[in-house]
Amino acid sequence: MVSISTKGIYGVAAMHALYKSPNAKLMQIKEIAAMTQISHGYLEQILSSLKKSSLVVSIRGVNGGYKLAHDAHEILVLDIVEALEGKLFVPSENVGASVVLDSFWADMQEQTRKVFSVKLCDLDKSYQTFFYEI
Amino acid sequence: MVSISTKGIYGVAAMHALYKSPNAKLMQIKEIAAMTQISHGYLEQILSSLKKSSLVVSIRGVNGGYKLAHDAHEILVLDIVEALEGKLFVPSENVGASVVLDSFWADMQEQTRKVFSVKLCDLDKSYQTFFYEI
DNA sequence: TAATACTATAGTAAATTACTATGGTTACTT
DNA sequence: AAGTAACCATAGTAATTTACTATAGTATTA
Repeated sequence: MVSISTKGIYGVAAMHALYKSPNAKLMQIKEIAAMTQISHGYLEQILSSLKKSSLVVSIRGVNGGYKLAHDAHEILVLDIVEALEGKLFVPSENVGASVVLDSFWADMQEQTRKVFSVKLCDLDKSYQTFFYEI
Repeated sequence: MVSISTKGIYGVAAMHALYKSPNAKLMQIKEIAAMTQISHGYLEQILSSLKKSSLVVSIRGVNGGYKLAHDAHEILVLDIVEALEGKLFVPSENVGASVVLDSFWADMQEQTRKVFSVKLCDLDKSYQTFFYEI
């Protein structure tokens, strides 16, 4: 089954929570955890990966927490997912020996990555669309 | 890591071989296996699944083999992949509780499935494009 | 300096993947 | 009518991945 793992979904949920934080206020892990229903420990790991990829910044100590490292219009869902799961949709090497199929899969990969190139600030829009179109 | 499994890639390769068979001649498993480098036993399983999904038809006995069940312009890569791996990119249920994110992922799924809705007869075109555009 | 935050690493049960192996059953050809 | 070569079905398995939990820190600040 082709699917994105929960880790990527969690990551997007966490980033979305940070994006929605009023006045871009720092959010503590336990706040994000409560909001997203992700366990504290697992969320720690996820945020750590996101930090390594420079998607969030953290501040230590009492009243510390996390916030987005960049503006939400500079962050793509693709960045978040790839920070947590590696490059999206890598076609396996050495499968078959057809140049035609190789280009085909490379093309699919590129297009799939385009689909995931949604800006964090536009993430709510599919809900809006969904809402108004019916 | 998000990726399509080799099973789906093999399935597309096998279907492509059948599509390319001169005069839509029946192809035996061992011919397809030789062409695609897939092991005989595994290919049997894959073709069996494709048959169950009515993507190929088989003829038994000496000089038997497989051929496409429909015209190549009626078969989508999505059909092949989903026959072998289940529905593409199912967003996990119960992850988070946000209606906004639910619609977002549903939207992503729909768009990803669109990317994979390439007709078998158009599969070579990405190679052409690739070739001419450079 | 105590408390609360972040950091790092190890471990693990369950599920999935990518097959191989085995033993059929069917049907065409001679 | 019989042998051969094809298809069909199911079971098993090693390796990998997933989705966490657990543990033991280190850093910062009220």
